[in-house]
Order: sequence, then structure tokens, then C-alpha cells
Amino acid sequence: MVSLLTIDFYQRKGWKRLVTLVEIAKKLNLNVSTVSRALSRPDMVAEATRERILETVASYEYRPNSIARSLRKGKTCTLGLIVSDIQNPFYAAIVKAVEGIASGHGYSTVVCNADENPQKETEALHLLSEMKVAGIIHGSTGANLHILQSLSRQGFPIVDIDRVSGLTDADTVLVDNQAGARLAAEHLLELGHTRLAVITGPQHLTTGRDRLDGFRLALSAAKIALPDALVHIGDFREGSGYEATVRLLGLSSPPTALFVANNEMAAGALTALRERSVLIPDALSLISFDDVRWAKYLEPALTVIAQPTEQLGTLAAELLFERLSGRKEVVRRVLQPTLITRGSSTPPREIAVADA
Amino acid sequence: MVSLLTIDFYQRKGWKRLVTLVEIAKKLNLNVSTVSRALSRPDMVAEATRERILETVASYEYRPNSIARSLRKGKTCTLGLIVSDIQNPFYAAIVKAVEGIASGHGYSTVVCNADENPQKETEALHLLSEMKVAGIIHGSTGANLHILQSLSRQGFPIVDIDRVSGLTDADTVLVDNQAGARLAAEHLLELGHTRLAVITGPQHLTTGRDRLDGFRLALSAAKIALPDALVHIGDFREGSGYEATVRLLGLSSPPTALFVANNEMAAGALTALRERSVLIPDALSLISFDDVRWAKYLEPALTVIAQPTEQLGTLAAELLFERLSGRKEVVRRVLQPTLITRGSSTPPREIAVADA
DNA sequence: TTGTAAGCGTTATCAA
DNA sequence: TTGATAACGCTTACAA
Repeated sequence: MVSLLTIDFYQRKGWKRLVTLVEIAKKLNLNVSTVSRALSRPDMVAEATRERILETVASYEYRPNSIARSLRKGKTCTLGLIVSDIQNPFYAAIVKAVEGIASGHGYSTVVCNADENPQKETEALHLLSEMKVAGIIHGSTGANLHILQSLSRQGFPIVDIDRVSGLTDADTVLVDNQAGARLAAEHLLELGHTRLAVITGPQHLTTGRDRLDGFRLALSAAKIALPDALVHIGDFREGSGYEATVRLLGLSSPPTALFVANNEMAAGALTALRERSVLIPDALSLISFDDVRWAKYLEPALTVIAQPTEQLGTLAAELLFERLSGRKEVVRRVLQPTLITRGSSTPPREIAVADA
Repeated sequence: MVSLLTIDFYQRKGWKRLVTLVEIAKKLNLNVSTVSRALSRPDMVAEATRERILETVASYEYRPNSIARSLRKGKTCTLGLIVSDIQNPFYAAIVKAVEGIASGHGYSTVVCNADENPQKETEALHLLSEMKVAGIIHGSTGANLHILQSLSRQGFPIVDIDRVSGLTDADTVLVDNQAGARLAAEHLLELGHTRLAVITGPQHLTTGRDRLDGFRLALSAAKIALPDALVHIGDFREGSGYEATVRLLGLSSPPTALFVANNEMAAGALTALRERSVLIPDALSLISFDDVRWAKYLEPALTVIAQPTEQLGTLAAELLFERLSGRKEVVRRVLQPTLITRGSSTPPREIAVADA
């Protein structure tokens, strides 16, 4: 009878045969609180009792229910991480770094994929807020400032990573995108290019804006013109890099050097250049943001502006944990990107574009 | 006084100013249950009351506490996903696919990185079991069968992905690794190679074993010898691909064709080949598992065995949800990899290896 | 249509 | 050193 009841009970609920503290306590004729203490504060319970308990716990393969614990304690050991594309190696590195730091602290990481879609970001934020995560790290689309502010007011520590959301009380970890773009421009200028083009990202993202601004600034400092026809605004995805490149190549006088503001669009640009048999670097010098693995395997290898991706993720997670352990001041860290010169950028040679 | 008490209370607990059902109910002079119903079963509450409630809920930015809900309902809306390297594009694609399906079902995904480390996998499994996730998808290291069995007995639905764990009651989504390796071998054999080498993964992983077996089978069917010196067992990481390649190149008669069993080791192999100026495909034909993005950007582009990665992740997640909605039979899906012929594999040419 | 109350599995407070 | 008990925020019989 009893066993029948038990089975029915556990079939009604989702968790099937999960042992609980109460059951362990019953087996041992002890009180739940004693068993609980034996696990969380072993020194507060007599040696003999403790051993009996630990034995039973092991033999029943008991695992504490962190849901119940979280509810009782009023805190979770879960971090929320929102990125715009897990498959982009840039974010993959961040995910890995954050997960690493988090698990080192005994925290788990819930990864949400916003896909550059404000609607998906909204859902992700709601999800994380309902999960009552201990904190949120996110590369913002910039569209959900209102929700972020509300979450922040509710006490969720928030860390902006890679992009600024507009939150005033969030810690921030950024790469100096202007400096990176300047490095790229100056490198091309030093090589002697005077007709330079740029494919950047959406202007509502700090990354897209700053990388264009930096490029523009360097050019104007060198008194080199940047006509509108040589400026393309993509969406940081492969397709837009392809299309922008096609249009640039269609110009009556195409550029001799091209700066692409992230790795995805660079991949698109490459495809377009290959299709049209544009020789790199002879017909066009190419430089892009992000030192992805394949950059060095290309022929010629790709000159890039490298971002310290792991450091970005590590730092963001560390700032979050500092915040969780009481830091009050808002911290803003700006990391410096570096130029890695490879074969895809050389001085301009006045060679005609080969026919496709 | 009241406000002081409140502040003190919320400072003691971690969750700071999170509105609860009780508070909403109090503001409205309603019972919690009514408020709860207004949100989860709106039709069971009077139009007027419902509107009053929804207004207040919105103005207080109330978000249900999913911890409490999970505890009460005895189920979570969280999936656990264990992969051995988030940064490997193969797993990144799986993570993305799983997360996509999960969020479509209103589920969140906790991603754990096992790093090919059984110890880390153990921790991840314990974490997920304590979180009482609704189900677990994992590419097993093969070392934690005991824990997996225990979890399975406790009622956690488990899906094996990419590798088999040994669980008998887990759904499984695999790629036919033997067939893939056979495709690779047959391709090289058809090109006329007779001295073929292979770099495979750990033999305790089905992927490492099957890819070697398939290769071996194809060669023996063609009556081509595979001497031990031409077989290298790596660990699926870049470094081991590099080292194995270096050793292969050091042989008195090096192979004319090389099959590398995953993309990471292929990257390592490439580095070694470049360093030693071994011309591909003239001195060595190269083929690898995994059609990563950069494979087609190489010069020559890399011939690969492509795995249907998104499909792998999608299917795994779908099987899990089917299981959650009651399916009892164990399902095992085997997906077929495909050969993508590119420039890195050609008939052997008897050209000496250029000096480094 | 709404209210009452029990309970999910823990932990923490208080008493014994 | 241990036990009894009340929470944590929510859902859901059941009663009104």
C-alpha cells in the first residue's frame, strides 16, 4: 500500500525517485535539521552521527535540491550570460571564459543567444530575471535599456561586455574599438594607401560606431578623404560583408585597401573577393577585426586587429563576483586591441583587378 | 519602522527589492491564489479583477519566481548540456541548436564545459542533478557511466550526443563515424594513394575508435597496408595534431595522404605542414573530419568529411522533449556524414618534400 | 469567482 | 549536540 502510494505520488510530480533530506532523516531516525547540518556545517554535528549520515547519503546517492536551497536562501548560484551569437568564435571565447570563472566559484552559467534580435534579448532578460540569477553579463543590442534599468533597480548586478548598454550602474568591460580601428587605418596609411574602404557594423551598437569613428578619425588626421561610397554599414553577419564587398568592387575606382569591422563580415568579404578573383594583397589589402583561428591559415594570412577575448570574458565574470561580494563602486575596464600584421596587407600596387 | 524592517529583511536575503505575489495581493486586497490564477489561468478569474491585477503586476514590474514555481511544481524548465569544448565550432553549433530548440519550448539551457576532463564532467553531472534539470544532453567522455546510470535511475532523461556513453536507456544521436572515415579512405584510395596515414582521437571515445576502424576497414578492403607508424592517436586537440604530423613527416618514407579525425587536430596538422613547407596537395593530400568555416578559405581549400552539426543538436533536443512528453521507447538516430571534395586532396605526385 | 491552506525541500532560529 | 518549527514564493485542491 505504502509503496503504491509512493509510486503514484512520484508519477504525479515530475521528479521521480529523488531522495530528499526528509527521507534520509527518516531512515536514520534523525531530524532533517541534523542531516542538513551534517552536510553544510559538518563540525556542528557529532562525529558518529555525521558518519552514519554521510554513509546513508552516499548509499542513496542523495543530492541536495538546489531549487529548494535557493528558495530558502534567497539566492541562486547561477549566472546569466547573453551573447548575440554563440557560434561566432568571438563570443564562444567569452562563453568559455565566463563559464570557467563561474564554475570555479561553484556557479553555473545559463547561456542565452540573442541573435542580434532585441525581441530575443527581451525574452532572455525576462527568463534570467525569473530565474533570479545572481547576476547578468551581456553584450547588449542596446534596445532593452528600460528592462535593464528595471532589473538593476531590482538588485540584479549587471555587467556590460563588449558593448555599452547605457546603464549607469553596470560594470563594463570593453575593448577600445576606436583605437583598434585607428590601428587598422594607420597601418594601411603607413603602407601608402590613399583609397581606403570600410565595412562596419550597425550604428546603434557602440562597436559598429566606434570602429567607424576610429577609422574616420585616423584618415582625417592624415588628410585622406573617406567618400561615402567607400563606407558600408553591415550587420556584423557574413552576408552583409559579402554584399558590401560586391558593391565596393563594382565601383568605377575601387579601393586599394579594405577594413572590415568583424570576423563574420570578413568571411563574407573573402567569399566575394575569391568569387571575383580579386588578388589579395595585390589588388586589395585586407584587414579585419578579430583574430579568429582561420585568419592565420589563409593564403595570404589575414592581417587583423586582435581582441583579448578570453580576458574580456574572464574580467566580466570576475567583476561580477566582486560585485556579488560587496563592491559598490562602478568599474569600467577598457582593454586594448593589437595589430597583427600578416600577408594580406601590403603597399598598394597599381595592378588591375583580374576578370572574374 | 515597517520600512526599516523591510530593508533589513531584504538586505539579509540576497534578493533585494523583488516584488512577490503576496505583495501584489496585499496592494489589491486580494488573495495570493487569485493573483496567481490571474497570471497562469486568466480565464478562471473575473474580467475586472484580472485587469486590476495585470495593471498592478505591470506597474510593479513583477516577474514570477521560477525557483518557487519549480519547487512547487516538482519540475524545472531547464535543460543541461555538457560539451567537451564550447570553443570548438563543432560543439558551438550543437550548443546553438540545442539552445534554439529549448528556448522555443520556453526552456533555458545550462551549458557545461567538460574540457575532455572526466573530473569536470563529474562535477557538471552533479551540478545538473542538483539543479534538477528536466533533462541532460551530453557528449560523454565515457568515464562517468556510473553517475549517468544513477541519474537515469533517478528519472533524469538523458540524451547521448556524438558519442555513446554506454547507457542503455538513453536516446542517442550519432554521426556514422565509421562511414565517414570510410568515405575519407575511399576517396584517397580512388585518387591512387597507397601510403596513407591517420591521426585519430582517444580510443576510449567512440568517435576516436570508429574513425580509426572505418579507415582501417576501407584500407584492408582495398588490400592496402596500414603500418603502425602511420597511425597516430591524438586527443582531438590542436597540439596533438601538430605533434603527430611532425612525427609522420619525420619518417623515412612519409605518407602521401593524411586523414585527420577532427578539425582541431587538423589545425595542428596544418601548422606543422606550413612550418615545414610541405606542399598540399603536391607532397601530401589532406582530408579531415568537420567542415568548419575556414576549411573552404584555405589555399588549397580543405577536403573534409562534413558532419550535420546543427541537425545533431536539433535532433538531440527534440528527442529530449519527446521524452519529456511521454515517449517510452529508446531512440537511436545515426546521421550520415558527407564527403566534400576540395583542393587539398589530389592523386599522389612523386615530388620530394621541400626543405624547411 | 474568490479565499483558505497545505506543501514542494531546504535552511535557520530557537529550545531542549 | 540534536529536535521542532517556521519560513522562502508559488500552485492547487478544496471550501465558501
